[in-house]
Amino acid sequence: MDSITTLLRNRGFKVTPQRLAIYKVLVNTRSHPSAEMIFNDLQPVYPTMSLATVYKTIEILQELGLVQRLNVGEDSFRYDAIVDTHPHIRCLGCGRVDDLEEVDSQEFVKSIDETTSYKITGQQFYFFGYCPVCQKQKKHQN
Amino acid sequence: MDSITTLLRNRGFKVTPQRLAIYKVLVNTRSHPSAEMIFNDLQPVYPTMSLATVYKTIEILQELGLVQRLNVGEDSFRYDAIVDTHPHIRCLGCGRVDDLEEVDSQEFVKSIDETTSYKITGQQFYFFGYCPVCQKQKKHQN
DNA sequence: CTCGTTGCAAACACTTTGCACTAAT
DNA sequence: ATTAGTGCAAAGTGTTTGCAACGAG
Repeated sequence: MDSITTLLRNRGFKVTPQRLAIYKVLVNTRSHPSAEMIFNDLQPVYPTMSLATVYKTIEILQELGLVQRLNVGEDSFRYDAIVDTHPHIRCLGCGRVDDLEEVDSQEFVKSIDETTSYKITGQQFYFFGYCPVCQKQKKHQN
Repeated sequence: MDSITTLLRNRGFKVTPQRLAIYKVLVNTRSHPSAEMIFNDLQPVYPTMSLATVYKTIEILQELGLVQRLNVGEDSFRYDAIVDTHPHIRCLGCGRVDDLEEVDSQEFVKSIDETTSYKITGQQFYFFGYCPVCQKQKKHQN
């Protein structure tokens, strides 16, 4: 199996508790945390861990193809352990970022691929709106 | 007509040569420049203009709905005077950013809108790949 | 003349880097 | 024992802000 442990070792990276912990946070959440959110999550368990370690680890995880980086229009990046390309949506009320996995974007990608002179290698789809909770709280302007 | 001059005045903003020049740069290009690119463009004509003015002006232009801000996965934002939402593609070889206007994304947006519990207010589609020039120059890894 | 704007520099926020100490192999 | 990684602080980027001098209305 290709566990994170094996993947790290195969590439000459050492397996440290910090790296495992950071990856675990990403695997166990759907909240698409930023580096700082991961850092805060781990504060209770790894009080001495630094933000720099989070950034350095995330970079390795991206290299290994275990994590993808999202740019949801905020000042900071967010990270997702689901590396398959799928659309994301950010709530303009509370800032939460959700997956939009149900939808098939293949046809859309295909139509782009057929009309552009570019050779397409990847894509990111970002939606913006208001989540159910914020809709009720009228945090949105109708 | 709703020229930039009128729009500025209507909202109590003053019409300055800097503001007109910055907007003109955006209207006359398809390169989706960053703030710094705009700044560099204007250096010969407005040698004393500061980057801060570019940023402040762009913010106003966004408020007026004359410009949209793009987040193409770089460290800096890019700006587009075509405010209608359309997909963009960035060349991973040379960094150029192009429009993908030919394609209709309505159906894709509609299918998302029908499956999500969010109230969607906007979206951004970003593609990545290699432009014709970089494909020839083999700047891409096959 | 008045009040918003410019341009400079300083402040900011997020991310990256340098380096001595520590820990994985 | 070796060599890479951690954690701290400092440096880097792009962007924003404060403020005195300036210019549009």
